[in-house]
Amino acid sequence: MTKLSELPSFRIHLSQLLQQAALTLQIKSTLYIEISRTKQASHGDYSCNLAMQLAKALHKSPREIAGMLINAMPESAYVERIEVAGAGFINFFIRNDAKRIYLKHILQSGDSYGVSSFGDGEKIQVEFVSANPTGPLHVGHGRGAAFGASLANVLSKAGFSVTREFYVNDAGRQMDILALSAWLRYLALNQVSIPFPENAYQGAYVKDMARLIYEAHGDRYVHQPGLLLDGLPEAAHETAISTDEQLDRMIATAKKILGQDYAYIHNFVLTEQLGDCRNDLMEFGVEFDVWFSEQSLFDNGLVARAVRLLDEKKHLYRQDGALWFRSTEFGDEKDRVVQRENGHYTYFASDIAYHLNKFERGFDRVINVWGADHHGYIPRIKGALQALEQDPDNLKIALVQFAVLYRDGIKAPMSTRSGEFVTLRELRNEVGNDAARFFYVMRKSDQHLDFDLDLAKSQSNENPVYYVQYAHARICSVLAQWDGDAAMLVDADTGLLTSPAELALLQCLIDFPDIIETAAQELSPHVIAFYLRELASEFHSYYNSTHFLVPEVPIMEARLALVTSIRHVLKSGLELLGVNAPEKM
RNA sequence: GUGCCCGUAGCUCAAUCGGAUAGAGCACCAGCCUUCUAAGCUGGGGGUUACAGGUUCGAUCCCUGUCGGGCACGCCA
Repeated sequence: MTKLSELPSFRIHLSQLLQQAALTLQIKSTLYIEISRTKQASHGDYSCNLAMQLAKALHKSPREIAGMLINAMPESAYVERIEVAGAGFINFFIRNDAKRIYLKHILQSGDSYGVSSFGDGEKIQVEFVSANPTGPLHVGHGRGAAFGASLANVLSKAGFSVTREFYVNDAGRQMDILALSAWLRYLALNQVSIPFPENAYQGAYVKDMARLIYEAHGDRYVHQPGLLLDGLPEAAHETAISTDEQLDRMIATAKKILGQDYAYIHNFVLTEQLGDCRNDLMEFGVEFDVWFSEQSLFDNGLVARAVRLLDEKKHLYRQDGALWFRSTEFGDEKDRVVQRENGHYTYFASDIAYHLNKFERGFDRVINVWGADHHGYIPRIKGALQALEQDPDNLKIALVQFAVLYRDGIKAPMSTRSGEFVTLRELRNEVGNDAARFFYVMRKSDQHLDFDLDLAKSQSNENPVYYVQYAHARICSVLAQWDGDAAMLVDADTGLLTSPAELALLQCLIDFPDIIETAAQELSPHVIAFYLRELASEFHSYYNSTHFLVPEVPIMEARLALVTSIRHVLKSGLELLGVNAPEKM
């Protein structure tokens, strides 16, 4: 049995041939020899632009250099012929029987085909979603979830050791607002009427949580809410106090009134929302290895430690009573506060501690999937890492543009606070998990995504995901009707596959590992989605032009070997995107 | 106002980090089911890559400017 490692990677092989040639010709160059796939069959299978890049340094024409390189190249069992074309491209034509070796490999390795050692076991963390647990996930979070999960899968398949992490913002003001909101709704259930602030959480889920508390504990948490009103100005318009400040005062008063019981309410709403979030994501096929608590950073003294470390390295100064980090020295637009005048650490401070902690946990590389609206935050967090003597280049930020939701051709409102948004759950129920996962990663992540709800809902059958799934189901159907032993196909005479369609499909299958590598390198799972459409398209075309279950057994087996290989690749590709590969549709 | 991102077919988006004749889907038009699933296939029209310069063998990609759009600019998280 042949091992996977013996598979000829044509790209690596060709680049080695060129390297040999350059050595023979005594060409000294640090140029990276890039082998790329061609777009046209007349240009062969792979091409290289090395000759053109060398032209200037060598004072020769690109075509001349290309000819020299070709002559100096060692013989190869895989290469049928090499041509100079155009301005000086070196085009490689791979022998068909060399390509056919792949079929046997794919059939032997099955769904694990495409696994590579590209990542070399490097420890890499992907942190994504990390939504405030203050309400249901909405369609914007859905994109980050689909992107992050697919990216993590791709990296894993490409040979990285991946940890999926969710950062739980359980320590901030937003959580306090949620706790207050739930308590106020709870008081209302106890016939204690206090005006509900506009900037508190309005969603129905808050009332649901209040009811749960009420049903379990009756009036136990009512206490003396009158104080809540006493602590407030009778009418906001009489003072210059902002509604935000008003809310903060209500929170402070609530904490005072409730005492120990505040922790119960706070913890209850956090647990509820986090549990809901986890369920939602699990149903979406998105799972995490680590749920990292922001509060734990405070509890373990890591925030204070991070600030102290910055201070020891003389990157902090005090001004207007607050403690500032000199982020301007690291390329930021302005310095940033890490500890406020009132002694509280800022979110930035805990974020510094968090990111330092990531690297101290031993990750070689860290990828943060952020909403694009956070782009201004990048310089300061990288600056802080640099100040703490970590290499900021080991932190990659993958910015995901928000999905803009359209309903009836109009931009739909998306405010969590007001409760007017389309939840991820709603979307999943409407269009299905598969369509949602695929749709989310069909586009490059840093492009805006126009999510037309009406289109997604009403025309869900025309969603591109079905096209790929259909190809898989068709193959399964054919194999079921054949009713033979799939293991036998490894020995099929693949030399009988000679049509242009068959050779094109073969090449498409050979590309799969390269596609995964590209997707991993560029943090772009969308190339998987595009690849799968391409492969499905080639297959559907082949299916319509060629009958598989023919009387001539050797031909039938050869075609079934090809088709079964396609099935493996479709399945593992869809798996990367978290999409099912149904056997029937 | 300052900074970052974006502008590609009627619409939604690609284009292997500077490569060869810029590609798909949707929509539109014309065909294909007595045969392994028509959620499919075949063919067709569609473009001065916002605009104007520049860099070089070669530009959708890099530089400058203009126009248009998005986002960010707190001792919020």
